[in-house]
Amino acid sequence: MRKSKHEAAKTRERILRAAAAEFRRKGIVATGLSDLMTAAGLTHGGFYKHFESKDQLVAEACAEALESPIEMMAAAASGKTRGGGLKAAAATYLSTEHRDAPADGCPLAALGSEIARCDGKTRVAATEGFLRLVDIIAGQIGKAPPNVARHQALVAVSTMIGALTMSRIVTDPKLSDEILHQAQKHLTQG
Amino acid sequence: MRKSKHEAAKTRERILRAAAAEFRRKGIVATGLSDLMTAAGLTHGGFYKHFESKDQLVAEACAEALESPIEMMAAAASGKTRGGGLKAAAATYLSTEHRDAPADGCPLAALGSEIARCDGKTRVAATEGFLRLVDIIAGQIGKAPPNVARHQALVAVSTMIGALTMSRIVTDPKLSDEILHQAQKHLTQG
DNA sequence: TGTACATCAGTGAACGCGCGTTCACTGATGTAC
DNA sequence: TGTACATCAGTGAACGCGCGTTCACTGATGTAC
Repeated sequence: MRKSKHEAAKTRERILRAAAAEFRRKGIVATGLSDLMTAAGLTHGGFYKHFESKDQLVAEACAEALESPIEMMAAAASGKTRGGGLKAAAATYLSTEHRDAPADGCPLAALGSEIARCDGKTRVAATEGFLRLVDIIAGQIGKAPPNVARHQALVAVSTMIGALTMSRIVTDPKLSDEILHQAQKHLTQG
Repeated sequence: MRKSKHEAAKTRERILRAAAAEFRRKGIVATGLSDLMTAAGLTHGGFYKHFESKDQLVAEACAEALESPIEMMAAAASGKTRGGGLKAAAATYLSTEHRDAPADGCPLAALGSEIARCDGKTRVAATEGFLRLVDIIAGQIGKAPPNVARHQALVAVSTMIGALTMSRIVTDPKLSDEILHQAQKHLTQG
């Protein structure tokens, strides 16, 4: 049954991707390793050939998942004038599409309160991803010295995460849209 | 073993309070009913004499927990001039004390991403609490027509929730303080 | 290059454990006469 | 007001289930000669 190194590496990647999606969809604690391995096309016993523990998988899946908003924001901002870049990034992050597809979106919004209770490795990964998002936004704030731009970006990213989270909690669809729209407007004009 | 109606009502209240604290401390999914009942000084079998299911308890505990930030913000804002009220409310919500005591703080920050996956009752409770927070903040924004103030408050509360959540995720204590401080500064001047 | 052997990816059963929920039971409380 | 009985808060054992983790095993892959 042994697989080639290349096959094994692809398997590991498949588990990681399944985890990154399932955690964001159902939550970290609520997602079992068995379901994850089935989603990756394997039986659950093989998990420990690739990862030391669930905690280690969580940390790596968190890092993997953070690539999604980073790519999303970087792509939206690229090739825009500075003000336009911030506007485009906010519009993408705060879109109804992002809200309605948590499994492919930002883990800080989909898993924020759970990540706060995770072990150090996961929180380090989340911190690094957050700082990369902050850097992308800071780079789009032209009219300010770099450390002021960084401070503004710290708040802007926090606003996006809070607004997206609340837009998913709220039961009134009109209110949900309103939260996203007003946050976007605020970030664009601020 | 039967207890008087008054005793039974006090027991129910004890379970609810234990749940509101433990959920915020450990997360909803990660908190078992057994631990909760023990924390309330009972054996786990009696739970269903007071609540229909864990889901129902979650909804009621969420509503109960929301009283904490509502009271916190209302108290901070009361008796202040309008600008001062917003400043005081933001300073309290975004304090290191609030960050370091999630079990007594805002459930939207402590449980946000989990609440987004809860059933309708819980999300309705969260929505109502959120709107009460928005109203308190909107009442502190003087220099704008009511619906503009409400829009600004929607964003302000989202910013507070996002910033508090991120301040708990981040592993660098300096960065954590910085997030709280910059968000507070932003809300105060904005 | 071909052969012998060690490695190890993946399987599937099993570990102990805690989960949410149910249930028969106890005995004090509340009610009806 | 006093007595007889129904109610029901709380107990503690048990339900089936899924959890994270371990393990003996299989057999193709990788390695050493």
